[in-house]
Amino acid sequence: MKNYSFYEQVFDVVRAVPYGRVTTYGAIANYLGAKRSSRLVGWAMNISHGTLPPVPAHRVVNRQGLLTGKSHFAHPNRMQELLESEGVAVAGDQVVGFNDIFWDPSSLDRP
DNA sequence: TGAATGACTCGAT
DNA sequence: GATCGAGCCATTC
Repeated sequence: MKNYSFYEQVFDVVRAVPYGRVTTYGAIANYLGAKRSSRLVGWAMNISHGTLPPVPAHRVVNRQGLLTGKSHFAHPNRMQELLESEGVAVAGDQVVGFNDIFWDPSSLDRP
């Protein structure tokens, strides 16, 4: 059983993202010790739809702050709606002040 | 078992 | 400074 597979770790990190903050795939992968595995993080989000508790994938953006995964939401605009609902300004498909609201999982106390 | 996939990142031109 | 291509890793069929 691999219930706590690499994906579970990604979900846990994404769910740890504070309200009104965003993180990047690379930051999560780096926190897990595989900065090169940024693609795995994206794939983890792909299966996170039926995962509980829900994973705030809308808080995960690419290194440029672009909502690359918005197309995978129920509705492409849903990701922006959720971000704006949390006070995160989004211009076009990019997070405004991304560098300011960027949250690094390394900030957490690692066991 | 081997090959394929992917919501990214980095380096080079 | 911007654009293009290749690489990387873990999971799944």
